[in-house]
Amino acid sequence: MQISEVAQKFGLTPDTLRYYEREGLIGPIAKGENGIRNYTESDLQRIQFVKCMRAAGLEISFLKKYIQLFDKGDETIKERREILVEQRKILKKKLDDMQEAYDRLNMKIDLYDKNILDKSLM
Amino acid sequence: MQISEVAQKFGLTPDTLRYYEREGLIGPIAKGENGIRNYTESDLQRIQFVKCMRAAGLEISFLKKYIQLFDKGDETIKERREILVEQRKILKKKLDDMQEAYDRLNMKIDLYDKNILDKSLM
DNA sequence: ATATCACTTAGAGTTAACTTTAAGTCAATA
DNA sequence: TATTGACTTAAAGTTAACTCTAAGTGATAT
Repeated sequence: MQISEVAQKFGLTPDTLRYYEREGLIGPIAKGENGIRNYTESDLQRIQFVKCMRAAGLEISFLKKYIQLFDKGDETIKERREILVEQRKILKKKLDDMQEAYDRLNMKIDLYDKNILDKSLM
Repeated sequence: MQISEVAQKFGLTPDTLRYYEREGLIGPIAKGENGIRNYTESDLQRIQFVKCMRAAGLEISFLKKYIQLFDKGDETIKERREILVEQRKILKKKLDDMQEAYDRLNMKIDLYDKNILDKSLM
């Protein structure tokens, strides 16, 4: 599969896919005679993983590290688990923060709907 | 209350508080004879609102707009409600994305714990 | 054959949200 | 009285994550 089709599929741009590859998050993607990238099924799986984690705000630097460890093999399992746990903790905190803001927005909109607006409070 | 105490209270830096004020998210904060900011209770309430929304990733530009409308008075109620609803939608999408990544991390860590690791999958 | 189109590269530019710097004021302490 | 520490300003610098530019290649449509 060529880059623009992959980009389309995941809602990314070709630039972003090349950028992820440069950063070592995916690939290196095999290229044909013409020098054009040809994404395999396993490339797509990694992109899907990266996309999911990036959408949740996990940093490129973490993903890079994790993927490097992954590619190193079984002796990195313990370290991989540790950084996953660390990221999960960070993510949990963010989820809680966002849930709080979400609840607050909901309450606020509710007050707007019921026309009970406290002029002093945001 | 002085800037560093406020910063402390909210886990922000004085720099960030001055930055928020410059951007019109809070204040302008009243200053004493010496030119030093003195935060009132109502300033603190706004900071708390801004902090909550920023922690959830809402953009400065949105907060600025909302606060401007708020300060304009009742004729902006409808518009305010609309942008709150818009932000809620954006936030919901992010929450869902993050929940997905969180679940995935959990599953992954679980597999690490049970020593069932598929070498082909991240 | 010429134009269009998707791809390639290296490297420069952009954006949001801070964060730091430099230069200065003022009150309290050694 | 000199220094320390908290504050002030305007403006420049930083960081992450893209995003764009310029220059080029190669296959296909007119």
